[in-house]
Amino acid sequence: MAVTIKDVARKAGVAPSTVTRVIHDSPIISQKTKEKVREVMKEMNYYPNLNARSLASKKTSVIGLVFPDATDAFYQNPFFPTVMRGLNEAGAKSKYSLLLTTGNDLESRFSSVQRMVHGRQVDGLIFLYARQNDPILEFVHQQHFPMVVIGQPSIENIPFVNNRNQQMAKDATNYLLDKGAIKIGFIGGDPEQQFINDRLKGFKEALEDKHITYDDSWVFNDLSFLPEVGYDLAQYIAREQSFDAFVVADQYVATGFKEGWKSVSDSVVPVITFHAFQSNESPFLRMDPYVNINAHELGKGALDMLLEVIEAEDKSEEHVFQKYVDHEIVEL
Amino acid sequence: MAVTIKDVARKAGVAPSTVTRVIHDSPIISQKTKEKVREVMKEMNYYPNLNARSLASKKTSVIGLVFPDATDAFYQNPFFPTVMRGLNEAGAKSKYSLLLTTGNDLESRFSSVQRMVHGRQVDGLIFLYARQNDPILEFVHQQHFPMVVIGQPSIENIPFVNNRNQQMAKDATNYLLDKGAIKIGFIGGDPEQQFINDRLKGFKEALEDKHITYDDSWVFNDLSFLPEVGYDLAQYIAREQSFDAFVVADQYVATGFKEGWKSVSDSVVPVITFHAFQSNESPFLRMDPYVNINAHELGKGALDMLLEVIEAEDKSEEHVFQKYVDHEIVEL
DNA sequence: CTGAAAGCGCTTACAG
DNA sequence: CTGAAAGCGCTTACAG
Repeated sequence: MAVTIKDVARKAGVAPSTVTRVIHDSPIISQKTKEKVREVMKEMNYYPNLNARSLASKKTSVIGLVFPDATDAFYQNPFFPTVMRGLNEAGAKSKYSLLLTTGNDLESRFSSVQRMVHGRQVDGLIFLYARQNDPILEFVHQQHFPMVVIGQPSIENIPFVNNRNQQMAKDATNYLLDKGAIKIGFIGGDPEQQFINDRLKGFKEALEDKHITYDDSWVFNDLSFLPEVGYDLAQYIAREQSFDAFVVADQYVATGFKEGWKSVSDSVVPVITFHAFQSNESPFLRMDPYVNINAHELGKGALDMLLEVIEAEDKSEEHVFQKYVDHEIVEL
Repeated sequence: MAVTIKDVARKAGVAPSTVTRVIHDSPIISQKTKEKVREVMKEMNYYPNLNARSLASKKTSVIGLVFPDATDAFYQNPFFPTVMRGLNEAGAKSKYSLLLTTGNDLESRFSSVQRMVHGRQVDGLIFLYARQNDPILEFVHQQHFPMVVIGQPSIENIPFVNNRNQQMAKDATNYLLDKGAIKIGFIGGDPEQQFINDRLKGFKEALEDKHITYDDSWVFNDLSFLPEVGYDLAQYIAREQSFDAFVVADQYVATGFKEGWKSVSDSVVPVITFHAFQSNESPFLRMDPYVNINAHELGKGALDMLLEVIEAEDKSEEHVFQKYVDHEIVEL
């Protein structure tokens, strides 16, 4: 049915192996042969069968993306689409396709990843999250399968791309301190997520550097990443306590937090949070300064790094792969 | 290196073809043989090579997802993650993987789709958007490649899953009319997108049914799907004109619209919009009623339909595939 | 610079 | 109910 490499070879009067070499632009083929073969390929509307190629070459040009257990909470978070865009862009540039893990619970996600790895469906994997005791991460690592984690992996020597979360939160807290705030609240999230702990550390460090005495009542942690959680929490805090300002560890929570605050208080409370992207397109978020985490770079950097990991593996080279993406405080 | 079907066959004392049949749970194999072979597979930690399977069977168990030209505008819109979740869920259930088109401009998206189709990388495609004069859609259609569009395709006889956009907007407008509103504004979007036109039609129909005379100044169309556009527009309208209420055709625009309105006016203006999901998790959106478009069902329905399309093609059956997903007005 | 041959790891008629 | 053989469409040493 479809035109194969043999058909092209016959019509061009060369061997199939020559056609392959032309497709891959091998330097050992003469210019003349290349032109002839290319002409025939165009004429016959030839396209290589990628399954055959993958089988023979043991390379797929596909990267698998591992998502967290996800309800809408993850997908709705602006972090997700922005990282995706970075991955997408880098993938297009390097001619790699992206395959998604399916399933929302651990079990189906795990079997989805196993299919990819054992079935040789992908050349490597990118984890879009980092959490403690992740059986999927452990499995892939133990298989010595190429991977990169976006975030801080809980196992050593796993390649990763991350922000400097501790420094970032420290900078954010110092920003508020410099503005004169003293009693600053920290609105955290799921402490299973490493970045929450890192940001909390940076928050505390900033206070300690300034010799400000704080206690646990300044920290609101162990909550899920949902706007309504921020909303309810803000209402509670606004009614019961007094703070000068807040560091909110998650952007999605912050949207709810600000709304909740407004709903019960006339005073505007300074909030600083961490944004997945330069949000000049969201004017109603413009009111507060924020830390730009450059999520787009996280995605792009992860894919580019994975390609290096794969290449290094082919050459059996040992490397340490890790990269930190810069952040910046944006005032509007 | 990896265990193959031959290794299993040898150890189990059967032919490779028998192993294949056991893997696919063929009814013609004896229970005894099945048990024996399965035992050996487990023992040897055997997993099928999916590339080899795809090459031999001409089936990939992979579905390709075609995204629109995308900046953050699409990805940030809540419609996107909610549809994804529906696709993801249906994919997990039917053991299909999802492959993404990469690239943000037409050219790279097109070549990405061509790779999928010609390279036999996927069994079918799902378009996550519907727009006029889409060269990618035309290409896939002309190749007679299985596909489903989420939205209203501009070409006839292409399978699709959609909302009843016209009826939906009519219901929304009637809702406002029933509340006593008379002068109602319509905030649209990109008229290249079919659903915007359909919603505009429904809006007009509702007014006409009630014999309300309106003119073009009630309709704000031809704008991009961004909150800041809604924001600026709301500020402009709130200052210059008087409306009783608004139908906002896009949820993402609506978030900006409401904020913009608040920023210059003390009066709360009734707004009804169309939500991708039951947004009980977003309390600050709770203030207004909305139409739930069931985007999760759109995704799930599209994938399920595509599987039927593929099956029908295998049997060379002719079918009309189209499905409308229900909507409902939600008051909080 | 080019070709013939073997092989990648499955599946699918066909035969018994 | 099971097996032997051919084939899916590429790539990769090897030989010349």
